[in-house]
Amino acid sequence: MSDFKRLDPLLHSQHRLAVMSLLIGVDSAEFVFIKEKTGATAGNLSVQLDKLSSAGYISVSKSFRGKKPVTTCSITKQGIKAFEMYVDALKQYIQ
Amino acid sequence: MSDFKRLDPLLHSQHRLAVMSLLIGVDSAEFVFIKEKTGATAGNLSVQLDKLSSAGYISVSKSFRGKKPVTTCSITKQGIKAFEMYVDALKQYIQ
DNA sequence: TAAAGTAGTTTATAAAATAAACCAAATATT
DNA sequence: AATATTTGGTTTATTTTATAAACTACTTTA
Repeated sequence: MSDFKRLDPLLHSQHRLAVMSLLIGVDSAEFVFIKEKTGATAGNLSVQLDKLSSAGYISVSKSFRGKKPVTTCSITKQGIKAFEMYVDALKQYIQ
Repeated sequence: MSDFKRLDPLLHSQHRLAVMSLLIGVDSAEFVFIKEKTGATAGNLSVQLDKLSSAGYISVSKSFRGKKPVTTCSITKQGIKAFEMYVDALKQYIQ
C-alpha cells in the first residue's frame, strides 16, 4: 500500500483551499470579500462555494443589505474537521 | 489583488506531489518503487512522470537490469526549487 | 508452448477547473 | 427620462486534468 494519505480532492484545489483558509480564521465572510482575497473570478467562486456547500464544509446564506444581495459564508464544524485532516495529510507530503 | 500565492498546478496534484516528495529525499528511485510508495497505478504514474519530466522537474532514464526494463527517476535542481517554492506558497494556505 | 507475470505506454473516458456569457436589479450618465 | 454602467451574482460551455482501461513487448513459469 501507499505511504501517502489521500488528499481530500474537495480541498486539494487552490481556490477552494483559499476559501477554507480564509473562513477558518473568521466568523463569516461575504462573497465579494472572499472574491477579492482569493483572487477568484465571480463565476469560479460561485461554483466553488457551491461545491463546498454541497459537501457540508461551509454554510451559505443569502440576504440583502439595503437593496443589494449579500452572500455570506461560514465554515461548518464538518468543514473545520475536513480542513484539519487535509492539512494533517498534506504535511506528510511536504515535510 | 489576491492574498494567496498561486500554487504551481504541476505540483498541486496528489500523485505528482507524492512523487516529488519521494524523490526529494533520495538520490534516485525506480518506477516500481515509486508506484508502490505513491499508490498510483502504472498508467497514471507513467503519465505523471512524463509531465514532471517535460517540466524539467525530474529526469528519467531508461535502462535494463538483466532483461527487464528499469525506469529510474531523480529530481532535478529546477524540481527542488519548484518544490520548495510550492511548499512555501502552500504554507500560506494552511497556517 | 501456452499461460501468467513484469514493466511499462497509449488511448479513452470521466471529472474538474476556468472562462465566458448571461441575468436582475441598482446606480450613474447624458 | 431613457440609456449606459456597475454590482452581485449564476449558468453554461470549453478547456484542462486525472484516472482507468486497454494494449505492447518481453520474460518467466507450469
